[in-house]
Amino acid sequence: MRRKAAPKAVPRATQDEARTPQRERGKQRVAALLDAAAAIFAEKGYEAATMAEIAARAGAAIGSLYQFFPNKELLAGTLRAQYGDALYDDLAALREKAGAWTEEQLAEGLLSGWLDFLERHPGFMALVEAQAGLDAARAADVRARMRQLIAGILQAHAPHLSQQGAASIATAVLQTLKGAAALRIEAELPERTAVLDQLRLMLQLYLKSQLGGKSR
Amino acid sequence: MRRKAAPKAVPRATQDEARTPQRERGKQRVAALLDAAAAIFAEKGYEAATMAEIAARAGAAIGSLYQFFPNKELLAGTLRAQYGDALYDDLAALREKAGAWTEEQLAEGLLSGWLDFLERHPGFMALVEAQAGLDAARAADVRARMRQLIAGILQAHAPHLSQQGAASIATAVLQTLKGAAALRIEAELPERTAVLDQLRLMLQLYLKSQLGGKSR
DNA sequence: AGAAAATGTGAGGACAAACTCACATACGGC
DNA sequence: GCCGTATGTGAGTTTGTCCTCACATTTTCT
Repeated sequence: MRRKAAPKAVPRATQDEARTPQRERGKQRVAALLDAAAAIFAEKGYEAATMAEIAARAGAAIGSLYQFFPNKELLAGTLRAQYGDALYDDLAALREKAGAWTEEQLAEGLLSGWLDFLERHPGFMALVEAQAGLDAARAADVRARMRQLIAGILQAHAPHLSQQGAASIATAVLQTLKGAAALRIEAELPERTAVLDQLRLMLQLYLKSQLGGKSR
Repeated sequence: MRRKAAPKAVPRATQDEARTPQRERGKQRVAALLDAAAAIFAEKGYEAATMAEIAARAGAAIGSLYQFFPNKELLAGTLRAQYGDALYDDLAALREKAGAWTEEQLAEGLLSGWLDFLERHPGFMALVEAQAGLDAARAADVRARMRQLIAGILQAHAPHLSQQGAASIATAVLQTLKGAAALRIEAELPERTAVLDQLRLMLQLYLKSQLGGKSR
């Protein structure tokens, strides 16, 4: 299935797939590149981030970046995949505990878990909010998957919920989380903690009203 | 104060100011250009919108666009100024009524007023969320002004609120409104109305808890 | 040591988007 | 009708960004 290698075979990323590094140095480079990409995406957004700046921030030449990631979209795609896995793990863990929690604890768990996730994965919001090009579709995918995960958590907490109901509530919860994420960027308000307290309260009241009221 | 005009004076937009049309035809053209710009900004976001596409949508040549708007940022700036005025009017009207309203009515008024505003001003969200370049600063300005207007409404409704408190609550309310705005784009969920109901409920519960409890 | 494979490099090609300009047309006042 | 001003036009310039490529360097294996 593989053509004979040309006399001087040159390893290169294929057009539609990121090349996986073979040696240790390569792995470190890829990690550095992904970190740099996440940082720049977070600072400027997907569109305004440039491949040259990402390479520079990682201390690599532009050619090295393209050695592993054949194009900008696949670089973003790799990050998105990583983020997706990490997010799934975090939310699956929440789901386990959700059944035994009160609504207050659920609100607190969702919010603090979310903020912690964003701390560890800076580029996430930028990649989820891409508005143009093929990336818009991928971003919509991620959002839809997130909705489903949250709906799952809600149903773990309140099994009597219908699919429809869980989906609607999940979307509302998601918008609140997105609001909390926006606070991280919109100026370093000295009041950020105060506003976060407000959002937490809002979530608590809402979840209590929509999921709670049950005894036990 | 004005230099003598060159033999063949050519009217042209200055580098840092939009040119105001003199004739009727010019006014219509400018209106068409702004409408087109708002539509394209709304569809693709500020960065991905191109001047050529905006001109084409307005049925004008690219040169005509630059006749009135010397650069992309000033085109966006003109829209932002229009939107700012309109928003101020809307919110000032709300502020008048807020004193006599219940928290439920206030939540409903804010939400429906906001959605109505977005309907009439499609490009608004795109211009408020600009992340890169000089536009990021302008966008932050608009957001800050919005916070203050909403804080004013809250204080009109609940005069006992401190400046700090009103500001925090206003920010939280604003994030909820932004969530409602995001729903307008993120796919045409058949459940959009259901989710809107959820957001409305969330706002009501929250405002009731933070502003209400008072008799009268 | 020597060869082969993996990784590293940065000038330059290709292309898209912002913006310019020399000239054409429409409109209003005389 | 005639002139001056406002408006209209689109090919071409400039600029910035994605991406390529021919070649250099490092690492692994024998």
